[in-house]
Amino acid sequence: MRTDLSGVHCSIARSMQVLHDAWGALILRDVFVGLTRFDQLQQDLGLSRKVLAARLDSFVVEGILEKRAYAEHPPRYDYVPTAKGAELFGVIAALMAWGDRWKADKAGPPARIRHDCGALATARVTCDQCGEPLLLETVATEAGPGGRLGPGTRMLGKLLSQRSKQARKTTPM
Amino acid sequence: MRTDLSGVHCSIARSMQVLHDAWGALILRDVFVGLTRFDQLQQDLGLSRKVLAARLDSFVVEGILEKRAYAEHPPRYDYVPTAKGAELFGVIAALMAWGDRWKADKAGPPARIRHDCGALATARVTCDQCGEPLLLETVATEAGPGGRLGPGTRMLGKLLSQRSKQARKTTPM
DNA sequence: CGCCTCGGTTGCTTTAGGGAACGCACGATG
DNA sequence: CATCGTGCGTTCCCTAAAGCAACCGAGGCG
Repeated sequence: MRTDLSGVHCSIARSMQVLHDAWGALILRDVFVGLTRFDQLQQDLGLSRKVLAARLDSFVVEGILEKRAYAEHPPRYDYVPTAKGAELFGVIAALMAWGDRWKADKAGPPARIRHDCGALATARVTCDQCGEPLLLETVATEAGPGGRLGPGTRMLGKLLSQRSKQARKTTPM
Repeated sequence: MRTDLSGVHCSIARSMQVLHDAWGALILRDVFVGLTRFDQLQQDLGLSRKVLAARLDSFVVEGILEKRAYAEHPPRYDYVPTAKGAELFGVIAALMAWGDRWKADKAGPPARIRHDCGALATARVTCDQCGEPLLLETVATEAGPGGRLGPGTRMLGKLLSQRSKQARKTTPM
């Protein structure tokens, strides 16, 4: 059985649990771009209808997507992102930026993001306080208020609480 | 057989292929924080040794992590991030930010990021050109130079090239 | 020598994904 | 009216991958 990570006390685990796998990310990408119907998605992605149905259901249950009826008799739905789902766009954009940078074809990226500022945008993950890029070399991880131990964070909790007592100049790594 | 997405012409698919699943993200998180040995990781995450070995191997092959010997006879390694791997920190941070916002416990987030600017940082995905947040409502997706069709982007390509001919004011959605 | 630790590997069982066919409610077509 | 086509799933069978636990080999320690 696949380990259930939903109870794990880690936001990363929980986010990934929602996204589920590569298909989940690709479905969201398509929905963000405007492919919102079952068959459109199935044909575009080429994944099995079974998995598509399962992912869409789980997205609806999670509150990431919403079914919007565009016909009754028979009931037919568009799947559109909720506010919660729309905020996953940042994650998708970050994935896309990394892939463009490190896994691109010679031909260049297959798609581009045009920002309202007029420029072709590349996603950059920044610190919300100072606006500077959030790089591994410029951060230190500390234990947070909800930092109890448990599967998924067994020794990490100890390590982090030790570390936050030390001088914080030395970045982890 | 699991569909091989490595040939899919989409940076998101390729990035997710590298991350693989929730375990992949959690392993990277631990490595970024300083848990770099096999048994440390296995005990912290509680995942099966088999899967851990497989993920670490794939990360090394992908050039995300590097084995650094800390003992010979018997050979023992730390797994440390390469430059390519370190840049995935942005993706992890974005996942963490979303999880903190939408899936947090009442207790608060289990861990926090201290940025070099001194503040506790929340990751924000921004446009690298203007610095403003990159939100779904403020972007439009266009076909890129390498945008040929194929599994994973069958009708998306058509949709995007149509759309870039239209007025770009209407966001997708 | 016996025992512990680290870093895996192997075998067995369970589960989830792929592929393809089926179902079903409707509308359009011949 | 019979049949076709479309939209949206659901079901069946098969294989690949995850979980669990045991095992293994090189070395250190008492």
